[in-house]
Amino acid sequence: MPRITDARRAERRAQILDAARSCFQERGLHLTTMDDIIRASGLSAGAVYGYFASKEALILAAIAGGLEGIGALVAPILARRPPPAPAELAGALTAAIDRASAGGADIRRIAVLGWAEAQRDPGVRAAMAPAYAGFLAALTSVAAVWRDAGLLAPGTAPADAARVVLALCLGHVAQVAVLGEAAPGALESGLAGLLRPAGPS
Amino acid sequence: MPRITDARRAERRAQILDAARSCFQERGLHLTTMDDIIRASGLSAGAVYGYFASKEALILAAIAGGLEGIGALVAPILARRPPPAPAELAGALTAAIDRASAGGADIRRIAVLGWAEAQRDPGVRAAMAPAYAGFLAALTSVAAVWRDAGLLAPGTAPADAARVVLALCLGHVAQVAVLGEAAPGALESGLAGLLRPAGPS
Amino acid sequence: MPRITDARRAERRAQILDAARSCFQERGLHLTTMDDIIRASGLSAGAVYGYFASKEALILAAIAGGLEGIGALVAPILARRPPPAPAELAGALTAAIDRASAGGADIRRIAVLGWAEAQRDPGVRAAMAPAYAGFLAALTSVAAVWRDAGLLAPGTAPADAARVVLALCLGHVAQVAVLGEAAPGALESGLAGLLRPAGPS
Amino acid sequence: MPRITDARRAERRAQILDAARSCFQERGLHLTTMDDIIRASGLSAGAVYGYFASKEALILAAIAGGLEGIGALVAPILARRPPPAPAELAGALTAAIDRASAGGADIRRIAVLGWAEAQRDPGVRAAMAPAYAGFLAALTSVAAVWRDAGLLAPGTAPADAARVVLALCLGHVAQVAVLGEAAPGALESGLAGLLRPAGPS
DNA sequence: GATGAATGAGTCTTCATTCAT
DNA sequence: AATGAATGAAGACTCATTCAT
Repeated sequence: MPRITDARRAERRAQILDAARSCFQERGLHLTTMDDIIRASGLSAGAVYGYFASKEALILAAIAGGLEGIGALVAPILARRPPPAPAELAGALTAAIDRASAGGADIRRIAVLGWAEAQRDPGVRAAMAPAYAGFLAALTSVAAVWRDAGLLAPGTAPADAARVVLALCLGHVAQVAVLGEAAPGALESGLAGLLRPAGPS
Repeated sequence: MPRITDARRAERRAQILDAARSCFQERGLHLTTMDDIIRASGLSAGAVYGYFASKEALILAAIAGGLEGIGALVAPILARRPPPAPAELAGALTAAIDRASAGGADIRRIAVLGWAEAQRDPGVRAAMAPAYAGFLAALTSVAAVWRDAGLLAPGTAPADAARVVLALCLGHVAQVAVLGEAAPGALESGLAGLLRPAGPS
Repeated sequence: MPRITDARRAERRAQILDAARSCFQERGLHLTTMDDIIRASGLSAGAVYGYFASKEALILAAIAGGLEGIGALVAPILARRPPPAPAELAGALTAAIDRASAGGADIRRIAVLGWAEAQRDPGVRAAMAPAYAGFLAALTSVAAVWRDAGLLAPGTAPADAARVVLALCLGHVAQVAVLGEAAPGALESGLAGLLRPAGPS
Repeated sequence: MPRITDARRAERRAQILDAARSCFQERGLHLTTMDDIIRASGLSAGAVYGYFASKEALILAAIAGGLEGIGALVAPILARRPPPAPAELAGALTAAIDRASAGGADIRRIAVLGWAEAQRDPGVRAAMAPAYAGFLAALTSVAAVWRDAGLLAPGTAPADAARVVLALCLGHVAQVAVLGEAAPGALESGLAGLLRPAGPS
C-alpha cells in the first residue's frame, strides 16, 4: 500500500529522468554530477535515490528512454505499406529524428552518449543492442519489399540494404554532433540523386 | 637548450599519447584517470605533465591524432581520379577505417568518444569540425565528378551526395560501437544493390 | 486513553527490541541502520519511532535488556546459601551466561558491544555501571561467606575476591568474542586446579 | 626509488596510526570519521589514503598495533623462569597492561573495541585470534611449570589454567571499560586470597 | 629535467529522523 | 495511530594537478 499513488510515483520518476536527460545532454554522462541532477529535479538527494539506485541506473534509464522515444517515432514510418522508397524512407526517418530532438532533451545527443558508453559498458551495450537490432530487422523487412518492387537488386541481401539505411540514420546523428544542425532534406536529396542518376523520370 | 633531443621528446610524447588513447578507448574519456594514463605510459606524473598541460590537452591531442590517422587513411582513396563509383568508394572508405582499427588503439572508438565530447566541449568541436568539413569538401569534389560522369542526378547538389557518403562512414562506425564488428562489405553490397536495382549489368 | 492496549504496546516494544538486538549482534551498534531494525521488526519507520525516540534510545534499551537478562540469570546462583565454592560458582556463572546466549540473541555479544560503547558514551556507562556494581556487591557478599568458611584468606578483602570472579566471567565473554565458543567447564576446571593444587581430596 | 626515505615513510605511517588510535579510543571505531583522523594526523585526505587504503585498513592496523603493543609488554613477563606464581603473574600482567595504557592511547580501550569488532568482522577476528592464541599458548607453558611445581593440581590441564589467567586479564580490561580504573593490585590480592585460604604461610 | 608524495575540493551515496496523508 | 516518502547533512574516498627534493 504505497502512501503515494502509482501515478504520482511514475510522475516523480519521469521528473527525475527528465532532469537527468537534460543534464546528460548538456554536460555529458560522466561530467554531470548527481548533484546537478538532484538540483535540476527539484528533489532531495534521498528522494532521487529512492527512485534510482545509482547514477549508473539513471544513465541506463536515460539511454533506454531515448531509445524508446526513437523507437516510437520510427515505428510508424517503418510500418507503412507499401514502404516509402529508399531515399524517401531515409528522409522521413532523419526528419522524424530531428523533429523529436527539437524539445528540451535532444534525443540525438543522448544517442551519441549512449554509443560512447556502449563501447565500454557491457550493461549499456546489452540495453541498446536489441533496440538497434530490432530497428535493423524492421528495415530488413522493408528492404525485402523493395527487392520485390524492383528497388533493390535481386542479388542483394535485404539485410545489407537495411545496414545502409541504418548507417545513414546514425551517420546523420553523428554529423549533427560534430558539424551542427544539418540542412533538412540534404540526405534525402543526395541519396535520391545517387539512386536515380538520370534524374526523376 | 633542451637537455634531451627533440627526437627523444617526440618519442616520449607519442608514448604518452599512445597510453592515453589506449586508456580512453577502454575506459572512456572521463572515466580514465590521469593515473591510468601515467601508469600505462610508464612515466611519472611530472613527466606526463611536462608534455601535456592537462588532461583536457591529452583528450584533445588523442582526438586530433585519431582524426589525423583517419585523414591519412582516407586521403589517398579520395584523391583517386577517376574516383571509385559511390558504392565502391563507401566500401573502400569503411574498409580502410576498419583496417586502421585493428591494432592496439581502435580509431573508431576514439572517434565515437570525440563525437560525444564535441557535443558539450566547444574546444573539441572546434578541433574536430574542420577535419570533418575537409572530408566533406573532398567528398563534394568527388560527387561533382560523379555528376559529370552520370552517376549523380544533374539536379542534385554534390554537397548533398557527399553528406550521404559521410553519413554512411560515420554510421558504420556508430553501428560497430553498438552492435559490434560488422560483416565487411555489407554496406558496399547494400548500397550497390540500392543504386543499381536492376543488378550489375 | 490509548487506542491500543498496554499489553499490545508492550508486545510491540518487545518485538522492536528483539529486532534491534538481533541486528546489533550481527552488525554492531553503529553499523546497523535504523532501516535494518525497521525491516527486521516488520513495522514501519513511524511505528518504531513511536516506541523509541531515537537509535540511541534503542541502543540503551538493548543494552539494558541484556543486562537485565544476565541479572535474572545469575541472581539465583548468587543467592544460593551456602554459596558454591569459588570454582563452582565461576563455573555455574559462565555456564549460565553461555546457556542464555544459545537462543537468537547472543547476550554475550550485546555485552561486549555495551563495554565498547560504555567507553565513549557516559549515558551507556551510567546505565551499565550500576548493574555491574550490583553484581560485584552480590559477589562481595558471597566472598564474605567464603572467608568465614575458610575459602578465602582472612586478610583478603572480600571485594577483591569478588573482582576476581567478575573478571573471570567478563573475561570468559571476551574470550568467546575473539576465540569463539570455549569448551564448557574449562574455566571451572582450571580455577579448581589452581585453588586446590594438591588435587581434589 | 621512493622520493622520501623509508624511515620518513614509516614515521608518517606511525603519525597517521597514532591519530587514528587516539580518535578510535575517544569516539569508537565507527563513529570516528576519516575526517577526524585526517584532521588529527595533520595531513591531507589524499596523504592518509596514500598510507592506508581504507578506514577498514586503518581499523585493522590500529587493532594489530594494539595487539603488538600488549604482546611486547607481556612477553617478558611470560618468559620469566621460574614463572611467577599464579596470583603474582596475574598481578604483573594486569599491572603491565594498566601501565601501558597510561599514555595517549589507552591500549585497553582499543582492545575492547577490537573484541566488539571481531564479533562481526571475520577479518578483524582473523587478525586478533592468533595473538590471543599465542598468549594462551605461552600461559599454558607457564601452567605446565606450575603443575610441576605443585602450584596446579596434577589432574588439571595446563590449558585450562591458562584460560583462567587469560580470562582474568581480559576481564580486568572489561571491568575498566564499564566501571572505570580499578584499584591496582585488587585482582592479585583477591586471587592470592582465594589460592591460599589459610593465608601466607 | 624527473620524481612521486601531497593537496583538498569534489564525488557518489547513506541514513536518522520527520510529517503529510 | 500508522505509514513510508522525503529530507539534507554527513560520510568515505578519488583525482587532477603541483612542487620540494
